Amino acid sequence: MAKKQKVASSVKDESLIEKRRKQMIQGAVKLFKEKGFHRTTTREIAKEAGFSIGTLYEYIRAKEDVLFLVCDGIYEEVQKQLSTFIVEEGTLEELSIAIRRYYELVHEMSDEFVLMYQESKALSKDALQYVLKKELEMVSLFERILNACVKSGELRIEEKEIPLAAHHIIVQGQMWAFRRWALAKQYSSDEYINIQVEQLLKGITRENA
Amino acid sequence: MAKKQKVASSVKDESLIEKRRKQMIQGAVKLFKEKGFHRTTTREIAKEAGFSIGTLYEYIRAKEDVLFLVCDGIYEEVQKQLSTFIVEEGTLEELSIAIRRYYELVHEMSDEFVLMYQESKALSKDALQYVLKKELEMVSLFERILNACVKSGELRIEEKEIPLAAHHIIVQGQMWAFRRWALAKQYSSDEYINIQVEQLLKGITRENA
Amino acid sequence: MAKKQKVASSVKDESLIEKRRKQMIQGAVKLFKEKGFHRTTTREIAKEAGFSIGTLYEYIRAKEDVLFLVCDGIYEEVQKQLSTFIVEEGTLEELSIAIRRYYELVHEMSDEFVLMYQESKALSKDALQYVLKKELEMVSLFERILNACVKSGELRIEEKEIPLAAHHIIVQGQMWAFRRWALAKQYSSDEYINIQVEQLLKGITRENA
Amino acid sequence: MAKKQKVASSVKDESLIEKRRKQMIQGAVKLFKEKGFHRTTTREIAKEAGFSIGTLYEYIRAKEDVLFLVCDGIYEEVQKQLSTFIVEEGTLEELSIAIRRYYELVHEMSDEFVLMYQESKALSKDALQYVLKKELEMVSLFERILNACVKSGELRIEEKEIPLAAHHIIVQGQMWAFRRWALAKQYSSDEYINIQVEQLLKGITRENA
DNA sequence: AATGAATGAGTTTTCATTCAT
DNA sequence: GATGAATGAAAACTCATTCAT
Repeated sequence: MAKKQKVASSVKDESLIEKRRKQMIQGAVKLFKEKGFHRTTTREIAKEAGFSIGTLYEYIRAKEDVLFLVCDGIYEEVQKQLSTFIVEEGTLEELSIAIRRYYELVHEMSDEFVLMYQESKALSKDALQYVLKKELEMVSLFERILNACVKSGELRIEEKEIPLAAHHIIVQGQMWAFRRWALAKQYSSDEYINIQVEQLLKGITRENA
Repeated sequence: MAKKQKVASSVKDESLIEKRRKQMIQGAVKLFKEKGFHRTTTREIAKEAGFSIGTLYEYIRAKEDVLFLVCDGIYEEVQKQLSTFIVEEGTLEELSIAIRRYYELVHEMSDEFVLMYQESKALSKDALQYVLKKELEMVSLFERILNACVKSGELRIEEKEIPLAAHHIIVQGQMWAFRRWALAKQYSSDEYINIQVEQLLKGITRENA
Repeated sequence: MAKKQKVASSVKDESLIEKRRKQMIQGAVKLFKEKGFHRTTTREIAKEAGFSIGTLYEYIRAKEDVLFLVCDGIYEEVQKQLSTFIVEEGTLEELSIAIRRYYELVHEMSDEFVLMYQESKALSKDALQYVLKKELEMVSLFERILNACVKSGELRIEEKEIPLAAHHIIVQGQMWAFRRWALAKQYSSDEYINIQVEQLLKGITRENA
Repeated sequence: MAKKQKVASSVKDESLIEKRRKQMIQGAVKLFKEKGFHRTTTREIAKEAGFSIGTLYEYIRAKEDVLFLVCDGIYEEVQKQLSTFIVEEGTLEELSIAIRRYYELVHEMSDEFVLMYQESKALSKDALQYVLKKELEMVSLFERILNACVKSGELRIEEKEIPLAAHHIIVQGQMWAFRRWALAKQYSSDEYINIQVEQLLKGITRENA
C-alpha cells in the first residue's frame, strides 16, 4: 500500500523518504516555533534535522514544502489520535470523549496549532487549499458525531445549526492554544478542558428542554 | 495634549508624523493583507504610502515598526468605535449592543484582524507585549460590562467565570474573521452575528434560572 | 530625446543608467572573453565594473540582461561606425569601402563577435529574437548597397542573389574572427582584408561580363 | 586494433565503454541542442542515456568529458562520411562531390555543428586544442584535393591561395548551419547547396582564364 | 524634510562529484 | 559494474538600511 507523496522528492526509496521527512519535520517544528517560518533558514532546518543542505533538497523542492509537510503532519497526527475514539454511534458519551480528546490534543500540540495558523499564509495557493480542506475535515468529523446524536435521539438541534456547533467545538478548543498566555493565569489545562467540555455540552443539549 | 509616540522618528513636527504614519499604515495594511509582512518590502510600503524609501525611514526606525503601528492602529480603531456605546451601566441591553458592535467591527476589519494574528510573531518582544496588553484590554472591557451586569442583578454568573465568558465573547467574534472562508458558505455576516449574539446571551443568562 | 531602455532598471536617473551600464558592459566583455558567460559570476561583473553586487542589480533584473546589453552594445557600435560611410549612392567604391570597414570592425572587435555568437544561446527567446533582428539589419545594410549598385548600373546581378551575396559579405568578414587562430598563421589582418575584399568584388562583378 | 581512449574510464571492458559512450553521446547531443551544455545537468545526461549518475561517472571523469566526446564524435562522423568519396585523384568532379557531400553533412548535422561551435569554449585547453586540430584536418582535406587538382592541371590557382580557398569552402558550408534561421526563408537546403557549390567552383576556376 | 542610489550580508537553490552498498 | 543517496561549495538574487545631496 504505497503512500502517495504530496511533495516531490528526487529520492526513490519511499521508506527513506519517510524517515528523512520525519527528521525534517521534527527539526522544522522546533525552529518554526522559536523564530517562525520566515526567520528560519533552510540551512538551519537541514542542520537541525541532522543532514546537509544538499540532502534537504533531495527530499523537498522548495522551502515552502517543509511548511506544508509540517501542516500535513499535524493534521495526520490529530486524525490518527481522534480516529481511535470515534465510531459515530451517536451517544453524548462519544461526543464528550471526542471533544475532550480534541482539546487534549490542542493542549499537547499547542505550539504546532499556533504555528500552523500563523504561517499557513506562506503556503502556495494549492497547498493552502489542501490545508483548509483538512481543517474542514476536522469540522466534518464533529458534524458527523452531532448528526449521529441527532439520529439516535440523544440530541435535538436543528440541522442548520450543526455546522456552526461543530465550528464552535473546534474554535473553543483552539482558543486554549491561542490564548494560553492569558488563560493559563487563571486555569490549568485540565480545568479549562473540564469547564469547556461541560459548558459546550450544556449549550448544545440545552435546546433539548 | 501631545501624543506620546511609541515609535521613534527623526522628524520633529508631530502633526506631520501623524499624517505620514496614517499614509504608511494605510498602504502597509493593504500590502500586508495581500502578501503578508515578510513578503512585503519597505520599498513597496513607501511607494504605496506615496513617498520615498528615504522618507519612510524618517518616520520609523525599522521595518518592524510599521507592523507595530499597524497593530496599534487596529486596536485604536476598535477601542474608539466601541467606547461610544459603553457606559458600564450594567444592562443586558448594553452587553448585547457591545457584543454586536464588536462582531460588526470584526466583520468590517476581518483582514486586519487576521493580519494581526498572523504577523504579530514578527514583532519584537516588547512590541508583542504591548499588543497583548491591548488584547487584554479588550477582554477587560467585556469583563467590566459583565461585572456591571452582575452588580446590577441582570446577570447571575460566578465571578470566576467572568474572564472566560469575556474570552468567549471575543473569540466567537474573531471566529468570523478566521473562518469566514468556511462559514460564509452557510451564513451571511448578519445572520452569523444574530445567531452568535443570541446564543451567547442565552448561554450566559442560562445560569440565571 | 529620451532613449528607450530595453532593460528595466530601478534607478531613475537615465544618464546615470547609461554611465553605469557602460561600466558594466566594459567589465562584462572583458570577463566573458576570458571565461565565457556561464563561468563568469555576477559578483565578478560587479567588481570589475567597480561597484557592489547590490548596485549591479539596480541596473539590471537578471544576469542575462548583462549579456543582452553586451550584444546590443556591439551592434550599436558597428552600426554607428558603418553609418558614417554609407549613403547608398550606388557606386562600387562605396560598396568596397563598406565591406572594408566592416571587415576592419570585425578585426577590431574580434572577441566581441565570437563572444556574441557563442553565448547568444543563453539569451531568452525574446532577447535572442532582438539580436537576430539586429543581425538581419546588418545583412539588409549590405543588401541596400548592392541594390543601389544594381540600380545605378554599376552591378548586374539578379535580384534573387542579392540576399545571399549580402550574407557572403558578412560571413566572410566574421570568418576572420572565428578562424583567426588558423588564418593568422598565414595572413596578417590587412592582407586578409585586402584579399577578401578584392575576391568578393571580383566574384560579385564577374557576372557583369 | 584496440582504440586508444581519449577519455579515461574506470571500466575495463572496451566494448562496453564504446557502447555506453554511444548512449551517452546520443543523449547528450539531444540535450545540448535543446538547452546548451551549461544548462544540461549530468543527471539529465545519465537519465537520457538510460543509466544512473553513478554509471555515467564510471565512463567519464568530469562533465566536460561528455562535451569532448560529443565534439569528437561529430568529427569522426564527418570524416567517416567524407572519406568514402575522396581519393585525391585531382579532378574537378571529385572536388565538386566532396564539397557537395560536406554541405549535405552540414545540413544533416546542423544542430551538431552549431552546438560544437557554441560550446567548445567550455572545453579545457587541451581538449580545445584537440578539437581545433580536428577542424584543421577538415581544412587540410580540402587543401589536399585542391592541391591534387592543381597538380593534375585541372585548376590553376596560386599555392598561397589554397588554404584560404579551403577555409572558404568550409565556412560557406557551415554558413547554412549558422544562418539557416535567415537563409531558409529564401532557399531550400538543396537550392542553397546547388548555388553555393556552383558559385564556389566558378570562383575557384575563374582564375584559370 | 525629502530623495533615491549604494551597499553587502544573507537567503534559497543547484548540481558536479563521491562512495558505500 | 551499477546504483543513487549524500555532500557542500558556489551561484543568483533580494532587500533593509544608510547617507550624501
